[in-house]
Amino acid sequence: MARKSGSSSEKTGPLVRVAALRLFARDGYAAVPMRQIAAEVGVQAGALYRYTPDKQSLLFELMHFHMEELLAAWHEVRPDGLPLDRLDAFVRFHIYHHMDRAEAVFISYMELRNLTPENFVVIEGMRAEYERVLEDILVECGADTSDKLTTLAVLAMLTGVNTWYREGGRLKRAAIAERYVGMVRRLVKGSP
Amino acid sequence: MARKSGSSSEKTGPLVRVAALRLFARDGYAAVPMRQIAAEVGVQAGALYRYTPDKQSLLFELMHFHMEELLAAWHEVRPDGLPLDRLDAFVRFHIYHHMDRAEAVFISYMELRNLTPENFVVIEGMRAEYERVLEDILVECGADTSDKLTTLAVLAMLTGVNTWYREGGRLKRAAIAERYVGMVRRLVKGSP
DNA sequence: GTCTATAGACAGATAGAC
DNA sequence: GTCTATCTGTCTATAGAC
Repeated sequence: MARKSGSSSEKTGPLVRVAALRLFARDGYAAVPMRQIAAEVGVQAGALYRYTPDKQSLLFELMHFHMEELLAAWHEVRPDGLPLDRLDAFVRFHIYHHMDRAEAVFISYMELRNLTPENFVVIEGMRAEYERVLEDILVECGADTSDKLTTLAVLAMLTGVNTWYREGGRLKRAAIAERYVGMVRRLVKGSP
Repeated sequence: MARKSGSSSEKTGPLVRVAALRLFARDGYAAVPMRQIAAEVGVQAGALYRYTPDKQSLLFELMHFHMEELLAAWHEVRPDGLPLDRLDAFVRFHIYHHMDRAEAVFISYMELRNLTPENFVVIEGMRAEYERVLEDILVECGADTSDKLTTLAVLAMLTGVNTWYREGGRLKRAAIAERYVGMVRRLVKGSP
């Protein structure tokens, strides 16, 4: 604890990212001025550039962190057992993980086109890696994986939860997850 | 045909909408300057304001036209027959209709937050009307419609096609549609 | 009906004081 | 580490010539 305690440098950085996450999700990257992020944090616009080289880097950092966290969280959970049980586990994992990160999820697929080409390929690669997690499970379940169609259909269905789910709604998290488990099971079964 | 033939006023208006549709879909509403739309059409920026009062109206008009066309097209097709056959027909209708209008579909759910509040409620109402089309069919199919969850899951799955489908791809349109018909049938059956 | 020119607001990013 | 001040560029929208 040799650090000076009066400094707020270790607080402002994270606050900038939290504010940017919230505002980018609500209004869209292109529509949010740096000045607005600064106001949310409680500093002037110039101060932001101590914590990010530019606006683009701020967006990329948010998306990159989200994808890394997603892949790491799955790696942690990675279930054993029968293929169909692992499919159930994936559905629950995906839904819970995304429910807890509505803003980051929203940004990560709405703001893809606002990434520079170099940043885009990085995020797109991580997205493909996550898709393959599900695809591998579907293969072992004996689903039709002659193409990526089943994988993409299931992922679109699951991620769609984010467009309407709000905390404190009528349906409990677990009830929603179990309904999706059932739908995905039926969708996959007998498909080949 | 008493009109003067030298006038291009009947051409430029549609060209503006076509250009805006293309550019909004590719780069996002907030990221596209009016000057760029003008350049695409082949006129100067000031000339655009003969065809739209402002940029917001241009976005609203595109989305409103898309939703009206969607509802009108379904009204035209509205199939008879057994509930499950009508479900199949809805799946085919949705997929074909959306494949033919990738840009308008993309805009209509990506740019919702760039509408003014008054314009938003209009589009949101039309979207709800379309959702009810599917919900009514699902009710008659005996699916679990105690909540909107099945409806939203199916719609998310179907609309997700637009994120990866490109004309001239490996899979033919009909092959894709029939695969989705199968998935939706299985997903729905035995769910209550 | 389209042009040029511009008003007026606001953007991202930087410099230098404290 | 944050401030104020500002550079430089771009934006939407309008005015008036042709």
